[in-house]
Amino acid sequence: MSSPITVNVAGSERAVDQGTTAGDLFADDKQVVVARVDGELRDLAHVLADGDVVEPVLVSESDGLDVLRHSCAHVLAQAVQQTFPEARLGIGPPVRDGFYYDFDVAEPFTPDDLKRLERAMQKIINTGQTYARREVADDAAREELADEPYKLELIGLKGGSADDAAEGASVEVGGNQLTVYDNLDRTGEVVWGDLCRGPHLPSTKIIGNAFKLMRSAAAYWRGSEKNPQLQRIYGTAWPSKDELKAYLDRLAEAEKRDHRKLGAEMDLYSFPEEIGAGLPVFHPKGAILRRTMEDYVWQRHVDAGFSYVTTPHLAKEGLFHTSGHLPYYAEGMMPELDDDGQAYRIKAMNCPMHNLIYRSQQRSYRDLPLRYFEFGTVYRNEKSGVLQGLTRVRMITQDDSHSYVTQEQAPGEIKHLLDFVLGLLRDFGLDDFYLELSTPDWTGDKREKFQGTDEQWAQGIAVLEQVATESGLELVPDLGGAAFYGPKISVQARDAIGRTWQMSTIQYDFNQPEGFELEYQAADGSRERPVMIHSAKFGSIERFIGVLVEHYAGQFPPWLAPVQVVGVPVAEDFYGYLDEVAGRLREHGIRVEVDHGDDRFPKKIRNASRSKAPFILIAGGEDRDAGAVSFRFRDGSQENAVPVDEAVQRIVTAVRDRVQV
RNA sequence: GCCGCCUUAGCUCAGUCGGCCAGAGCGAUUCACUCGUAAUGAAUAGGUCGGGGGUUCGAUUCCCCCAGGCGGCUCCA
Repeated sequence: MSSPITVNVAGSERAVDQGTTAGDLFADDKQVVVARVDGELRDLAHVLADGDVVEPVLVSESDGLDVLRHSCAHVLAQAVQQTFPEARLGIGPPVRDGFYYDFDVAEPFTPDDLKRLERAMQKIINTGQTYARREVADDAAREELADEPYKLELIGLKGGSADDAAEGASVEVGGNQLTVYDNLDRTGEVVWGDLCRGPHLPSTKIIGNAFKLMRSAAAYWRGSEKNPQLQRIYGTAWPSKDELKAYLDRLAEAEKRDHRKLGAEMDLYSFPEEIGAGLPVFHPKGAILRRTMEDYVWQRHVDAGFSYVTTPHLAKEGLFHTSGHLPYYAEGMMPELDDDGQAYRIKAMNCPMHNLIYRSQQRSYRDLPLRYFEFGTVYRNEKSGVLQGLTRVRMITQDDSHSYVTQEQAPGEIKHLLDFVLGLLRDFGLDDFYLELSTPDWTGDKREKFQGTDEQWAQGIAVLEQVATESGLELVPDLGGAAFYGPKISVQARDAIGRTWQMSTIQYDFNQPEGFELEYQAADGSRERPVMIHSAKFGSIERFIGVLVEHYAGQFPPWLAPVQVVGVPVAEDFYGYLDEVAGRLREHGIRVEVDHGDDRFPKKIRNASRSKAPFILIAGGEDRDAGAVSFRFRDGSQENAVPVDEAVQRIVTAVRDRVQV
């Protein structure tokens, strides 16, 4: 008889027999898939020691979902090696909403392969394999994994920070003790094993049928393009079939909102192949949307103390040497244009031009803060594989501003900018934000990318961090994301279906003022160097339009809608009457179209509804006799016999107040 | 830039295991219908099957190159 030990379970002391496992404590709750023992995630088979603090981890919580997905990745790997015995294993971590596993195989996986693998996985899951943890010495592991070159490489890297080895590698070889997880069938026989840190589900049964393989794609081993490409299979797994279905529904909803699709349907913009990849044209309806946005943003900038400027699209190459952009980012810029031996570049950024405006006259401390902004269209030579709709293009129109301030003014200016951009984003219907603080990564050979002294960087980061913290918004670090000339804050906005988009950036720059020898005369007569603060509010107008299309699913609030009112006469007799109403609206600047086509009335209603216009105005005999119109709204509801004066007023007010309807 | 998949009418997509005039729906045009809240009917037009090269008696179909798109990786001042 063993003597009892005492463990702390979810806050209360309990005496249990020696040899008790974490799973024994929570045996009656099927939702518990692993345990947290003294803060570390452990298998339910983990044997407890005297004094352990044990908490249950549910499959529905973040850690539990990760374990579920990671265990599912193991099932995938087992299925792959079963189906393709030559496949060598990479890594297989959980990721947002799912997992992946990388394999070295001779032939890339086909969609049919994925179906076969899914069936093989289901078989494995149904047999209810268990995951058995086994500690192995390094040498023993090397022997056991002699046929797994990638695993061997990871073993060699263990001990240091495994996340340096590859993102996700820590699930394989975190910590100092190597472990292998053996999959056992019902009889206890080992059917498969994988080097893995764990922990895992007690049984594959828990995965059930709530998983799905999503796609396969190539991925560089350990994330470096210098390494060979492995074939990555992405999958998803959920605690229940219902949750899997809900996830797939979310993906379908996102696909319905895809701005590439809606943009074509709504005739907003296109990407003619003849112009070139990543170069959009805006059709009349897209252009009016864009112009409405720009007009509003222009006015807000002026109200907030910015001075509007414009600058050319080309400059002699020397300018970008002065700014420091060349040669560091020559690859990201379009190749040089030769004009009789004089090299020109299409600009990839506006700041050098603004610096020249600053430098056009002697500046005084009394002039500061000096704020320039423009809608500056820049061109970037993006690698061909990265372009994507409007969110990643070669033509980027930035609502770009540069504030020139004294060092002392910098915190106040950054706060001013942050308040300004958040207010602007809210006006466009985005109101759920968090911030990212991008700092340089000094490790390896990256130090030289970031120009300036350690003191300058430290100061810039401190100022940004202080303002970001004071904003009260969540602040996420982004190591290595800084520009070469300084650190930045970026505003991440969540859209209507919970996706986040990087929007505004605010960058602290001490380099370019030096490069351009910018100065101002201080009160004591000395010459001082200003700090410049870059800020793009939408990042890129093109991209922001794409984000708004998806956020609103094309159903823009009236002030932004390309067509704000569609008039639908009940019959030809009422064309004239409805045209008069439309005329009244146009006098107020309302964008209105009346359907004069020869479709029948229900068809016109259908077309008007599908156009996503915020207001449909209908007029027939009853309306005309009463001097009224009828509204039909996006949700299909209607309101009849609204006097024309009132109808006009309602529409004008909705547009003016920028409300959604 | 790398890997895989894709490109047929304005749009969405059939189709051809290499062979007679390449199809449908929507959209467009024309005619008839003039209708009270999501599809009236009929007719007509519209395609060098993304571009170039090759194999073949014959290529939209097979092969190669290029462009563009999609999904990832890498990158993102």
